Amino acid sequence: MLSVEMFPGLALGPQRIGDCFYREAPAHLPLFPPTCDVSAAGLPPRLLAPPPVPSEPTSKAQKDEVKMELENSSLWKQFSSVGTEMIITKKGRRMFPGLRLKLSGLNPSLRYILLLDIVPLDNSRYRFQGGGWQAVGSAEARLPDRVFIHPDSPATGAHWQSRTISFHYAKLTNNTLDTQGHIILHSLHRYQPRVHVIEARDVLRWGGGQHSFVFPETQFITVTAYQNNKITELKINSNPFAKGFREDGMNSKKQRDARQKRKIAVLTETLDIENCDPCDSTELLQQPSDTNTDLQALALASLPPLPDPSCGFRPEEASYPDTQPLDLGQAFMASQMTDISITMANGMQDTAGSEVANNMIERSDSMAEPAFTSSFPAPPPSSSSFPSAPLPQPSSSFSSLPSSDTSDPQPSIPPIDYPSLLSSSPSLSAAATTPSLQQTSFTFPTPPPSNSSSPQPLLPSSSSPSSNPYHAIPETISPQTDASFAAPSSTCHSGQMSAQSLLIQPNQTLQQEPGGNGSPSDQSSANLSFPNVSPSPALHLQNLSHQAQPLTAAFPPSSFAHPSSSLPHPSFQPSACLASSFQQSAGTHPQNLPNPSSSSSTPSYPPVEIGAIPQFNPAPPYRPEMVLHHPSLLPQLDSSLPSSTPPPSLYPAFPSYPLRLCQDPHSSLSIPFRHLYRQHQHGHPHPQGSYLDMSTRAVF
DNA sequence: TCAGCTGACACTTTTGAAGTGA
DNA sequence: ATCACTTCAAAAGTGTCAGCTG
Repeated sequence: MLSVEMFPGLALGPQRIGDCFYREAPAHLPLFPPTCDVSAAGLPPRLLAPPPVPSEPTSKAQKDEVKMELENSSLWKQFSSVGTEMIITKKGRRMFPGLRLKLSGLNPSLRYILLLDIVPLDNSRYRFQGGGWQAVGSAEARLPDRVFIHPDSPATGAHWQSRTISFHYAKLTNNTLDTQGHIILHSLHRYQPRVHVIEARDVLRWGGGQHSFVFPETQFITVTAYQNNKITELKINSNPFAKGFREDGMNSKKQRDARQKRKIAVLTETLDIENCDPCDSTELLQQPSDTNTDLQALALASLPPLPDPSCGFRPEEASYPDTQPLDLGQAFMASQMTDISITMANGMQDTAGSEVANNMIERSDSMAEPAFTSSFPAPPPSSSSFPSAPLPQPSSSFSSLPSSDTSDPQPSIPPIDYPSLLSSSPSLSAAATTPSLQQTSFTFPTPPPSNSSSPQPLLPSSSSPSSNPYHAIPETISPQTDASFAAPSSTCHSGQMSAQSLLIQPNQTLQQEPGGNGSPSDQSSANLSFPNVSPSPALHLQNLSHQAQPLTAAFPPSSFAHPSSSLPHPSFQPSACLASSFQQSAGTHPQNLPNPSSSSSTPSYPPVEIGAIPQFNPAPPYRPEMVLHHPSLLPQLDSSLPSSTPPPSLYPAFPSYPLRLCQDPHSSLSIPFRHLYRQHQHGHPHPQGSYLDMSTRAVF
């Protein structure tokens, strides 16, 4: 099956390094230098050179230009300076801040898929102690990795570059049995989000380019409840949904206290009424004072409805403190008055619009936190923050993920060393310590209403080579397939239609094992699940399945097992086993064969694509086999790294976590894509996109 | 005993359907 | 009939808190 492995920055292959060092970046926008430089220094010369891609010169050039910028970098830095915490819940919680990115350097006419994955930064578990985060033990075994596919994917470079790319729909969960396709993480562990840009010829094939980006300031520690008050304040003041918790909000501490008092007051009043409801009657008040109180008391005890002889509330009899009722009432009134005053004041000051921004500014000012200043890299003196992550240069614009390099020169702050993801150099060395086999599942949410124009149609239209041939097709192709993917093991045999059919890489080259750490356990197989895209009338599942079938035949059963050779990250090497089949298929359907060498260089798509979808064109379906031969793919990232010569790192290396799209040779491609449509078929629409767990089960 | 997790809560924002008018 | 705009209710996203669990 198609496999894609993503390794931490450290594990980046030559091309990554090339991206890091050779892609020109504006002088004012330094790339993430520290780490890159450091790593570079320690890397063998050959790694520093741009990846030789003779067959795809243009592709390389293009690759070098690809740049990603973290648009809300300043916000991230504010959090990072304090020690970013991300709430994870059973049902899934969005990240805040979210990843807002700007992409440039893409070929406007080529299609790309954007992926988000989150990898552990180290093998430690943390605890918030003494105002800071301390490593208190070893990390829990890694859970199956999942990758969030941006809802707009695949879309043209023009699409991605014309707007801010947001991954705010991605959710984090600590539910290891999550069936929603959310990214599963362990609480109290440190993670680093990564964004991958993958060129895709169409939904069925990988393109030739791939780029990974890491923004150190986006590192975070997962929690089920905020530990650091500063983080809480920042979140409340930055997140619109938490506006109610601001001082001027209706859910502020003050208001909550007021409500609490109100409740108590109401309860008290209720009790009061219950105890002396009839007290309204003046007659009761006029009752003879000499009434036998003992009898009354007895009567009250036995008959609650009976009016209290005293016809009044007796504090001493109430369940509340003696003076509570009165005090509560006064306090309530006082709080209300105060609230009203505050509200009025705020209302006068409040101006529509920039509310959040203003709040942020206010917060920053009020907090007077050094960390909030522009000197982001400098960790706040405050002990409350967890080890500051290696901070990038002020600029958040990065080229492709630098490989190992990532060690951040900046000194980590006690109490714990804050290993930078980037720093983990081919730390793959650490990979050996990876707890368990990793599986990465791609979740392809149904595209939520995009703030921007709808994603480019996946399939090119045959009408014009330059223009998108597929625009006639509904916004998203919904290859609704139901193929279920068996969780790929190290051998990469997932039963379902794999991502392979979705993302095929022509001429994928076999991945090389990264330097020495590769233990089979490190391997992670990624399952690519495609969301159910809105059912596209034009799309025929049958076709898809048909297209996939050839692939099945092409895959020898176990040949795809990730070589667990000495290499740390056995990689999937389809070419060897599939070459023959590929050639055959190519001969059969020449038009469908992508030209690897020209893939990235030419803006146009292979003329055949539309034909791949019968509905649109009777032309022969695309032949997935080709993908396997595609040279450049995520998996290659680490392959070239020398196993024996990891770059020096200022931080402890952590295991590399490969992301792998794996097509199981055993998978029955006859049922490809079937699960992709399962959602609609089963009527489980997901508000923000449907998720499909490629590993073993269809989500939704 | 306590750290960590869970679910309910109240609030806010977002989303989409329904209604209205040009 | 179509389109643009407004209104409204439901859904979803927040942090907080009390209670539960191991």
